[in-house]
This record gives sequence, C-alpha cells and structure tokens, in this order.
Amino acid sequence: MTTSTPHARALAALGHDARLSIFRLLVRAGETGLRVGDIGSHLDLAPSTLAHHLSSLVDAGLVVQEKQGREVFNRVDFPAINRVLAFLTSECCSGVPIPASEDAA
Amino acid sequence: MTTSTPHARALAALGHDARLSIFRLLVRAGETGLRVGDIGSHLDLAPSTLAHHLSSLVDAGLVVQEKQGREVFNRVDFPAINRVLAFLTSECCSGVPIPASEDAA
DNA sequence: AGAATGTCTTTACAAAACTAGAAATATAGT
DNA sequence: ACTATATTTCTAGTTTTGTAAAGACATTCT
Repeated sequence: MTTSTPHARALAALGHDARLSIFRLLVRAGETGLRVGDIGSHLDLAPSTLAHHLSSLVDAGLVVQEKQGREVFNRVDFPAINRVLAFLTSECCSGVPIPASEDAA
Repeated sequence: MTTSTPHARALAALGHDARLSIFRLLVRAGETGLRVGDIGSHLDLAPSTLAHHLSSLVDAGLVVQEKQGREVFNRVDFPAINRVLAFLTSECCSGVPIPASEDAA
C-alpha cells in the first residue's frame, strides 16, 4: 500500500472492513461530511485506530479533511472515487493480443 | 484480506499492483478470457507468483477459472465486479443521523 | 493570563497477515 | 516416458493492524 500506483492504493484503502465502513458512512453523509467524533460514535473503533484508518483514506485520496476549530470534518472526494471506479472497467473487452495460438501479432 | 466481508475482500484483491494489472488485462480481454500463460507473457511475473495472485482474485469472486485440457482460462466475473462498484456509492447522501450537535435523534 | 477540557493525531510496538519465488507436485497431451 | 501448463508447498522477509500512551491544539472557564 505504501509504494504502488494511485488506483491500487485507493482500492487497497477500501479493502479493509473498518475503512470500508468509514467510507460507506461518509458516502451516506454526503457533501457535508462528518466529524471524526461522529464517525467514532457510529463505528466502534479506538480513537487512535480510527485516526490511522482515516489517514489511510486521506492518503489514498478518497477522503478530504477540513479543520473547523478543534473538530475535523471528513468527506468523500466523489470525483476521485468515480475516477477509480471508471478505471476498473474501462476499455472493457477491447481485446488483448494473444501471442501464439489464436491471432498472434 | 483473509477474514473480512465479501466486498472488502474484493477491493483488497484489487488493491495490489500485480493483481490490478491482471484484472485490467482480463477486463480488456472480455468474455473470452485469457489462459494463465497469456497473462504471464503480458505481465512479468514468476509463475508461482502469478498463480498466487490469480487465486486471490478467484477467492475474492472477481475472476472465474475454467480448465480446458491442460490450460486454464480466466475471465472477469462482470456481474460480481459491478455489484462491488455499485455497493461503494449506493445510498449516497441519504443522510447520517448525528448524535448530539445538529439534529439529534 | 493560566488552567482545565475536548477533539484528534502521532509514536511505539507486538501480533497477524501478506508477498515473492524456488522447488516440488499434479495433470494433460504427444 | 517425456513435455507443457499450472498449482502447491515452504520459507524468508516485509507490511499492515490495533491499541495504549503521549503529544498537539483549539476552546472555555476562572
């Protein structure tokens, strides 16, 4: 997860139950987002654990944080997640040249 | 990745450069799929490493394998990946009840 | 101002999981 | 029997995970 392409990092960030739950909660919350504490009261996670997972999502570019006073709002970067999802199935069925059996180059 | 929900497992499987490359190659290949050897000649991976990654994708339910003689064809389970993608952003912005500050329950 | 409080993050580690690839094994075709 | 294709086993090394404890900061209170 440390050294990989942006798309793989984003997907890896979502590939963990706790982070997926956080992300889904933020998706439901929409543009307003949620404070760290709100997330903490919806999901059962130790504060430090939550902070770690949140920072993974932020590093992956899927969540944006904004400080307001002593609270921190978190919201999904919808354009970013949409780019990742589009990437996954783009170029579908465009064909892959196969070396030796069917129609080689 | 071992013990987690199906959606998280699928996303974790895609959250690795090698597996993401394999998956994308299979997406491009479409319904026909590709033999293990074809994948091997497109991507630079040791055979055993490739087999490991492929089995992760299969376990995650994203890829289906079919034996034909001594070769094994691999193809993307498109309905499965579409379910995962739909899950990610479903219920978007439906609102999340916040405990104590704005409009508590 | 200074202290107390509330909200989050960072540091530090041990435990658990993942990654990679050589070597051995399995199975199908010739 | 020999070859081709793919998987499994084994092992070493790396990364991730979870949490307590400590730190960082913004507000509030006296």
